[in-house]
Amino acid sequence: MKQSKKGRVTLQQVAEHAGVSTSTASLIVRNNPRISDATRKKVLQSMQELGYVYDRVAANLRSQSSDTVGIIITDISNTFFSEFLIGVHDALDEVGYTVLLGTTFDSVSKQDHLLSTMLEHRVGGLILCPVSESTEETVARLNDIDTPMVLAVRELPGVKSDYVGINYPEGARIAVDYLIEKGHERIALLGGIRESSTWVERMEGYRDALSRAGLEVDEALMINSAPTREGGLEAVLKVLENPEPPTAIFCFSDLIAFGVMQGLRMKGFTPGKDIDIVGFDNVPVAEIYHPPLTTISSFPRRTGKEAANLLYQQMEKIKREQQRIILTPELIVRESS
Amino acid sequence: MKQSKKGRVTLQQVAEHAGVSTSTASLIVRNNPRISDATRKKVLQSMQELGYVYDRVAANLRSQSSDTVGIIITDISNTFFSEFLIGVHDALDEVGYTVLLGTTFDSVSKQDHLLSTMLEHRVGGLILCPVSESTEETVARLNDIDTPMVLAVRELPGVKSDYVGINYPEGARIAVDYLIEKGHERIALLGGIRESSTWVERMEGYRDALSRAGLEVDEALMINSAPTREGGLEAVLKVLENPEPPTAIFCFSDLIAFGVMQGLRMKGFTPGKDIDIVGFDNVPVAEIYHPPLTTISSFPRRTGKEAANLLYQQMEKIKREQQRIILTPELIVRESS
DNA sequence: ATGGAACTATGAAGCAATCCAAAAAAGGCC
DNA sequence: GGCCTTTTTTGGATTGCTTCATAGTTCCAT
Repeated sequence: MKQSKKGRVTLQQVAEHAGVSTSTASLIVRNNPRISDATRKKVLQSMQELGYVYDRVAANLRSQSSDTVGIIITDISNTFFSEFLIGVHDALDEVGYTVLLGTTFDSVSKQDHLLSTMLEHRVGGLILCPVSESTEETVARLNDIDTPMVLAVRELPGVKSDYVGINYPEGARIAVDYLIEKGHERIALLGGIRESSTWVERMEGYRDALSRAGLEVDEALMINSAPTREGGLEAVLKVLENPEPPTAIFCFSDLIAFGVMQGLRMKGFTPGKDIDIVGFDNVPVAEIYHPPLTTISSFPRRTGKEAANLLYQQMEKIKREQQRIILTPELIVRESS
Repeated sequence: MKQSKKGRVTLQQVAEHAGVSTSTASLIVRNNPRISDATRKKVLQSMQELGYVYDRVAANLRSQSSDTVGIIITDISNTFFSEFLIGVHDALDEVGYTVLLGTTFDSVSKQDHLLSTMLEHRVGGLILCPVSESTEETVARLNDIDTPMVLAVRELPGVKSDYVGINYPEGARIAVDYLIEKGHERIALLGGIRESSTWVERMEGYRDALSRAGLEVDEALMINSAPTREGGLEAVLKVLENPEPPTAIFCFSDLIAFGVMQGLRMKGFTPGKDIDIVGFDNVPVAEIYHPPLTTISSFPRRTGKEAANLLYQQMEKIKREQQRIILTPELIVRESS
């Protein structure tokens, strides 16, 4: 698990070669202005000749600092997270930090392990997208960490830390409002697992939009399913058996929407013409699907950027209250509605 | 760009608290068996009480070793690379390495910068997916690096290093062979930029398959375009103007294939019924598209895993010749053909 | 010349661990 | 108990760089 390295050129060697002290050489690598141009040039020349490579590990040790930040996400293959990662990565890159990556695959033990590893690596800060099932121990542990940290995407009640998240209920409300404005009165909510908080939040927004418009919530139009394309297919077939079928469908996710559209076609309906469809997530395919999917975007990149900014403020000791940033999703209208 | 840390508990403090020497404590954190159970227990107890966190940075400095590996890719939002990353990550996680991530967005200067940063961080090894446009300087530099390294996905002529790549010509050949076997004689090759090596490689396989089957290559059936959905749309509209249109289409990429299918529908054809379509890449959407797309998969996860394995062998000083692993893509038949 | 700023440069200590060789403790046997 | 072997434990040096207080140079104005 370890890998040893052969002779690296050290700052001492450079200094010796250039005929100055190590301290001087050190000041030069760090671009300290109080070194004369003459010696600076001389030393830089020596570095070039010897092929010197700065050793951040040693530097960080001595200066008790760190220029890496850890970022722990649950799944890179999920488009949301890979986009989120890009957002974080970009923002931190810009200010000179390097990213240590970890993926939990939604396992508590892996998350625990990654937290340990990153702290052992002396990361200067930590961005954590917590796994869904979190214990009291986790909460306690996170509160114990005195490394700057921001929680993202999923909030952990009880954890005192900055947080960047998305207002899912509001997203659902926007989607349903849009369908109501288009004149629909029977709007289904399809897909998703009833027990998951993600579903509950969308459902809240859905109910809210309907009741504000004076429409009744028909439980028969809310059908749960696995959060997959197949799930969407099943759900739509079920809802179409209703004697009074919906005229528009708000789907739990884009994936569900794809299944729903497949089901509609099987039953001879044309999505976007006979029945309006709205998805949720704005996965990249939504745009290129047939038909292009109207959906709700939660701006994963922007979320990542905000998380990085909050972390940066903490790391640079910018004094402020604990912060919560809740981003509001936006509706993206395409041909499926 | 730096972040200083408050008092961390050190091994000295632990040792003092437990009434042993630092050396002993050090042996214990490293699970050295020649420590009596009594003292081990005592010291572990002290660590617990003081909340000791192992400092890998200091340890790596002293032992001249590293337990991080750097991985540089061109784009995380590209599904191929995010899957590739998962493959690498998983394999390295298993053997206890931590991943330092960098993204070049296909920029040479960013790649240069990332290489420097990672070497300065004393990574134990490096997996590099080089940017497309690479200079002689890059080649020279890579040959100078004496950190274990493996190149992946894109080969750099002149660089002496292990390599894991994909046999794209063979993938194209397999796709076209399949269409020929289905009885097609007029097979188009649509999409992609003529100048890119990725296109040329697919074209080689395409030509090869046709000529081996005794079929003539009709230049009018090879239409280039931007590697986007729009590009695919344009290309297919153009090829359909042909007095003798193709009966099957091999697309440069899945993205192109989506555009091609859209174009076919516009002209009243049903993809998979009237005209067979084969894509390339097997992006996750290919499976859930309408209709599901027959395509060529190049197993990004597996590629990542292989890269990680090669790197691991180098890092653990497993003596062997320089290695090249070329994976052969596979055909995945779905309803679009 | 000369005294005092204002620049530059440096020596030695220190960061938190590991390494190595050598000392101390424990066991075994006569 | 004494002697030898084996098992545990330990100083002190070391890793490559930064820190900090101090020393050495310039450079002007006196």
